[in-house]
Amino acid sequence: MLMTVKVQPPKTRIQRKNTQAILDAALEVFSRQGFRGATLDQIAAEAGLSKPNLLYYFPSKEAIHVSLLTELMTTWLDPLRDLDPDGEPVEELMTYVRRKLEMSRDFPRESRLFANEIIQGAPRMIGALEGELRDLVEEKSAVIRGWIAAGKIADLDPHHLLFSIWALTQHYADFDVQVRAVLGPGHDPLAEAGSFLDGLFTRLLRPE
Amino acid sequence: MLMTVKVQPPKTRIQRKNTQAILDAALEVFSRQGFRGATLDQIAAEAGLSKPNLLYYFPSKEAIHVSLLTELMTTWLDPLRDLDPDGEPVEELMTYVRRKLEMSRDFPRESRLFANEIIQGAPRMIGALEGELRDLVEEKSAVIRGWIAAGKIADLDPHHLLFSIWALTQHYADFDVQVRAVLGPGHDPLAEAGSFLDGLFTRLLRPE
DNA sequence: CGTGTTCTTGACCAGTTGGTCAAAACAGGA
DNA sequence: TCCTGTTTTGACCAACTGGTCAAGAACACG
Repeated sequence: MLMTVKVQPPKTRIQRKNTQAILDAALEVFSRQGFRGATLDQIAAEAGLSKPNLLYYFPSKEAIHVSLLTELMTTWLDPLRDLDPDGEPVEELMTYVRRKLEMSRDFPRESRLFANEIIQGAPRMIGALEGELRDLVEEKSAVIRGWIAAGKIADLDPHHLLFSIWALTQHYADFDVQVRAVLGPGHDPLAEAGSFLDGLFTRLLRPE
Repeated sequence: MLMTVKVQPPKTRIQRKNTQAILDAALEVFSRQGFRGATLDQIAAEAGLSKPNLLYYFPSKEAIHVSLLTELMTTWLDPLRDLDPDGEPVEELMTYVRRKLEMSRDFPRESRLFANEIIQGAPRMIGALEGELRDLVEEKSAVIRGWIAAGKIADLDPHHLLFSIWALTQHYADFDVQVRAVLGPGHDPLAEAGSFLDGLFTRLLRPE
């Protein structure tokens, strides 16, 4: 008896389109309202589907959320993964900063989804934080320590240097409303942040 | 006819105690769950009161939230208000950074409450952001620009310098879970942040 | 076309939510 | 002690919530 083995779920064209619409809508809603604050009705409306139809594609509200978070966790760390131990130290770190800021500009909803989850105590992510994330940070911290020892960059605690990069770049996505309220109209916050952070980190990383 | 004029609501001992318990419980719950995610039952339980009793002291869930936010807005900006135009520039800014970090250490719930509100689009705060906050920032930006012109500190855009201070200090309250997960046990994140940020801003502000 | 499969939905359900209300419990001064 | 104003609560409500289900609609493909 011959069968096509379904390694990945089959994914007809309709399935792909609808799961994508759902995830996109859910990202929009979860990133603003957090998990508890979001409702299936909002997500369904945003996706242009009926609520029972959502639950045809995903078994539960939580499944949608988890799906978003795991997808996010994978791509979110890419820029850090790409930090090249063999590259030119300052250039590598500046590239990392720039890419993180670009992500704040291009994927603010993802950034807010992440922020929401962390602020709420990371109930569904604490494992990934203490596992994947921690391991990656440990690995890259060692690289940075090497650069410091070699006198290539200033002497800065690698952990807190990374926290600084995260804080400074993600701030422009997560606190976008505040930033715009303070700057007033006629500003391009992300562009200004680009040159500001460029200068900041250039100065900061330069060994004395 | 003589009457004691009730400028402030009367506030018997019981009233003071209970409103305080409610606000404290609400801060705990709202700061973790956001407005929509929080429930009156959770707040009531946390405060040790019955739900109808909550609504004896506050007319609605929203009233509690607004009460917290306005109280917060007042005290949250104090450190910036205290930035003294006549003080020693670097010292003034370093003091500001230290005080902001102390607030992250001592009032993390307030910080998260604020973060939650902003991430959700600041529906109940946008006015204060575009008013009070914007005005204060404008005032202090002028002071900072003066310091730069006088060659007392490095040439940094005042707006984005303030954003940086906010981002770097509040990160340790809002992303506390992540910071601890990455650092692992045996660390005192806020203490480390203290000396790290001290070094960072010392180096950053020094005019070249 | 016909037919088996995939997709969609209206009706429904039990639990939760913010909020009301009248009546009871409690203070504290005269 | 009684009496009046304050505080507390159990019972209740309508709207909303996540989720189910059976039946119908749309699809793919021989």
